Amino acid sequence: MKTSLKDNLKKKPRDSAPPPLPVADLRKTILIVEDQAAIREMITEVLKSYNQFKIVGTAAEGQAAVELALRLRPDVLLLDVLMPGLSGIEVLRRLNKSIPRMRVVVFSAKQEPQIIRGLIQEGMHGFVNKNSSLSELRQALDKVSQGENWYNDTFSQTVREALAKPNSHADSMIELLTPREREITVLIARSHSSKEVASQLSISLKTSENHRANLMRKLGVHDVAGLVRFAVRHGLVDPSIDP
Amino acid sequence: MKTSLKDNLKKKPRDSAPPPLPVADLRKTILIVEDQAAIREMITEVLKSYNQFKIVGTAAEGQAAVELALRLRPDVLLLDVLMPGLSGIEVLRRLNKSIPRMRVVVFSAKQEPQIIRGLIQEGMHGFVNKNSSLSELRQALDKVSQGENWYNDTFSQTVREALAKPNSHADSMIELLTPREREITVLIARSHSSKEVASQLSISLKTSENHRANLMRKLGVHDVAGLVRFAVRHGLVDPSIDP
DNA sequence: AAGTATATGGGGTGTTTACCCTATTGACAT
DNA sequence: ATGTCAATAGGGTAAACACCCCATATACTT
Repeated sequence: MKTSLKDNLKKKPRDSAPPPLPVADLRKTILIVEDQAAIREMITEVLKSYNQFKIVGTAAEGQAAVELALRLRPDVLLLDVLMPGLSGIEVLRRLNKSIPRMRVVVFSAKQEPQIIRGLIQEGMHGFVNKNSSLSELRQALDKVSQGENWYNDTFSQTVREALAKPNSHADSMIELLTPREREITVLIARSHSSKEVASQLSISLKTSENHRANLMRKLGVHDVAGLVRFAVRHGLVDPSIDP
Repeated sequence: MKTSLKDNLKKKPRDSAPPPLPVADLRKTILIVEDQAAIREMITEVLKSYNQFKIVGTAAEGQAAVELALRLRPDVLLLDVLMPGLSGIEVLRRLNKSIPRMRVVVFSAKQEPQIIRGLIQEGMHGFVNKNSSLSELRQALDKVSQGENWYNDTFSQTVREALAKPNSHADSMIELLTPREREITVLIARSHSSKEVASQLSISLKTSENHRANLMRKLGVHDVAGLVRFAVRHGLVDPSIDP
């Protein structure tokens, strides 16, 4: 966690006329979460240039994102989905609407229907694909920060498809899991054995095995392969990031 | 120091004081190749703010990149690796030596030794991981455009490793597998046990197990979870279609 | 106060995996 | 003809997994 929250109240002369008085900064605050440093810094630069948000923090990874969000309570959360550690969707689950005022814009390279569905459920207000124009990102941040929702066209299409499907009851399964079980699901899908899970979470091997059995029963899967596919499908793990 | 470019980004009547004379633009020309539109536009914005390069073009995909490079003959090529269609390395292969003056900086999310090796062979002069700081990108562009080479630390490490290894298995790991092994990879990733694979392929359990062990050793994975992630990553199985 | 959900533990059992070893056959190449 | 590789098949072992049973403590709900 860098000290990226320096207040630049100094503000350049903007419109050259009014002398900058020590007036309250009325801009919305924003927390930027993106794992790739270069991309994160570019987002930061670009948003600075927009001069519409006060960037109160950046995070490179899910756990830090949760902590920063709880501490800084930003007006807007700009969130990547695929990250090492906690995924974007897990971040939202942890925050579980504990900051009702906070508006969430997801900025993602992928848009799988099931992930979208989960994101909506966890309180996402806007979605911008990394493949869409930068102006769309700006517009989304704009609208969402003002209380509207914003989804791009292909996304709406995806949403319609996702919501049209008569809840193939595989989609809702993830909600059957407790937070602990989701946590363990992620670890298993990242190749951790029951023993490793136990030691990482400081619980006994038997508890780890019990959680494992319970979550697999809830999800209706009977082996690791099925569990990994489920986890990928729901954005809990990113197969392109090998742990 | 790191925020020295903030004033440049947005609207600019250029330096406000000196009237812009029709003087030759001596800046190096650069062609930006990156598939994700938002990222591409952010790179463009940031490079504009550096005011060090004249951005002569952008491309979202390999084929267009080749054509633009041949037509515009830029001084510098900033190239993404992972793209739909032609990959970055394929772009360099097509261009091979036809623009000897052109300097190449690769900007990539991954740095697999095998890919690195190919890129060096095809005439890359600098490499910046998307995980490294934005200042590194700037520095790399700086150095490389001036005729030097530039690689970040972890990259040099990777390069040493890549070049240390005797040739042969250069291409993506999936090509290490025999057809039979790929077939079995798919079955395992679809939750079939060794026994099921054996009966489905009409081979003995032991042969099935042997294939399994061999392909896992070739791929460098040590459990089913890793294998499934690999299979998903390479499109061998679709996690959204549960078998 | 009683019920439910969650997280934490344990015992036991049969199956499967991961990895070590050897060996035979056919195909294709130098 | 002599290799190397792919595919086949087997022996053995320790660990991990999948699944069944059970108990306790805490917290939240009704």
